[in-house]
Amino acid sequence: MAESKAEPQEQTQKKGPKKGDVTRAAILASAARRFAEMGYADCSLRDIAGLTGLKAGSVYYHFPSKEVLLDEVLMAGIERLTKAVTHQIAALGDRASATDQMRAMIHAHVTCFLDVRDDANTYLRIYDHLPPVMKRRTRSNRLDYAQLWFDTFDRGVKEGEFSAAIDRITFISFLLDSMNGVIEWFRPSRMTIDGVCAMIDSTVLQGILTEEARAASRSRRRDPGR
Amino acid sequence: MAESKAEPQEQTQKKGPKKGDVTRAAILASAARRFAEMGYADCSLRDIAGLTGLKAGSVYYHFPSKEVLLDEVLMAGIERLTKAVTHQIAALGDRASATDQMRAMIHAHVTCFLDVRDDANTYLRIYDHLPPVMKRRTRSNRLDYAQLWFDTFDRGVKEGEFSAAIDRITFISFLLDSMNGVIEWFRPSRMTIDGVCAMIDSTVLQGILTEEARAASRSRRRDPGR
DNA sequence: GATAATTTCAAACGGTTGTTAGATAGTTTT
DNA sequence: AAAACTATCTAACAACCGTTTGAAATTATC
Repeated sequence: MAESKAEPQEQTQKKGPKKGDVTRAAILASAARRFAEMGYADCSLRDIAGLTGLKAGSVYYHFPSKEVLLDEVLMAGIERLTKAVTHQIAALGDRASATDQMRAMIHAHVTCFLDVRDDANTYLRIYDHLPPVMKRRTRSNRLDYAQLWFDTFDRGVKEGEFSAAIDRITFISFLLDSMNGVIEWFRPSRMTIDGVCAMIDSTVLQGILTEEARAASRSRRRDPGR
Repeated sequence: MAESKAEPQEQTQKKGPKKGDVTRAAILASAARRFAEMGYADCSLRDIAGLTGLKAGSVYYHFPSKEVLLDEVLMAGIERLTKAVTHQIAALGDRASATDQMRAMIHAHVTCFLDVRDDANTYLRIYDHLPPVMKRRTRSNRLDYAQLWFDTFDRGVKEGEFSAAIDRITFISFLLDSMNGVIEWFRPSRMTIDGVCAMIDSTVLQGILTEEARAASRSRRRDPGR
């Protein structure tokens, strides 16, 4: 209504419908926000539609059901997360130690989460509270993401940086869930994103280091620049 | 129906109604279970009543609303948790180090949580996903509980066991939320409660130790028995 | 500017929700 | 056995839910 549907702009290709997709995206954004704010069950399609400037029925022109709406939001969230973390891994390069790599991954995960939490990161905020049926469709993406963490952890153990005494499944489950939980208690007025990352680094990460790795980390701190 | 309403038994005192309270407690138990399993919004009063062997309307003889039902369940959960942890603190005595105390608290919290999770520990499982209005009534109990953790943490810092570089609010928020999250990913088939506690100990707790405390902990491990 | 396609709306549907009211059964007290 | 109280049931209420339908409005195409 008060929306400016501006420039005709570039059209991707072919004959596909071009301009209703803006609305589609807007609905998705509204849904993501409401899902994150109140949970899947607690928000109505009328509310999501209203937030987009539409009436409830109109949503069904773009999406066949509320459940599909959730699916797309979930997918977008996990994909964004995966992309952020893999990008961070790639940026570090192969030379990086497992410790540095995991530190970077933690930073990427938490930042990606808190940075845009009004937006599309509903994924893990509500994931655990969904009926099992709805989890199934994103399950493989979720496992793929977890695999990134297992890989780094395993490498750290193999290279003697991480303690082999720690059960990998327990630890990674704990770490991932803990980071997802940040969104519940993070208060911008009382802390910074970097502060939270630093805290997780210096607790969880320090905790899994072997004595040797810790000593090395200590001396490196004393003598920076490799 | 198939219920055995046995012995008249002892009656507490005075004239108060004596036997309908059994039903009341049963409803509470059913509610706690369903709330934990499916969340507050996703389970109906008809379902809770049915699980108790009643029809929906009958619940209103014992409770004025679904919201009050939630309140009582929440209260029971946080009280049980508080009791478990304070009991553990008292059992250790004043002589215990802050590190040992916090280790015991972690153990108490996680155990209390996982031990009876079919039962009354809905509290933190669903707490964060409730509309703010419903959180308000248990807020003070929640803060009281958190205070226990702040106290131990502060003492650890003062006595030089915990690193002063760690922000107390960030850390305690993280720790509590992480422990609550355990209930989401804990799989009895793949891990034990003690295993989870040990993992949290050896990661998070080790992570906040000062170098000196860590060295002391190391030598004690080498030479147990004080 | 007429035609066709795309997008939105208003209205309703059947189902479920929390809740209420009144009748009914069960138990205790007299 | 009558009366009073406790506890449950049946049946309905209004509100809201996700969803469907068919007609309008908008936009693009010719």
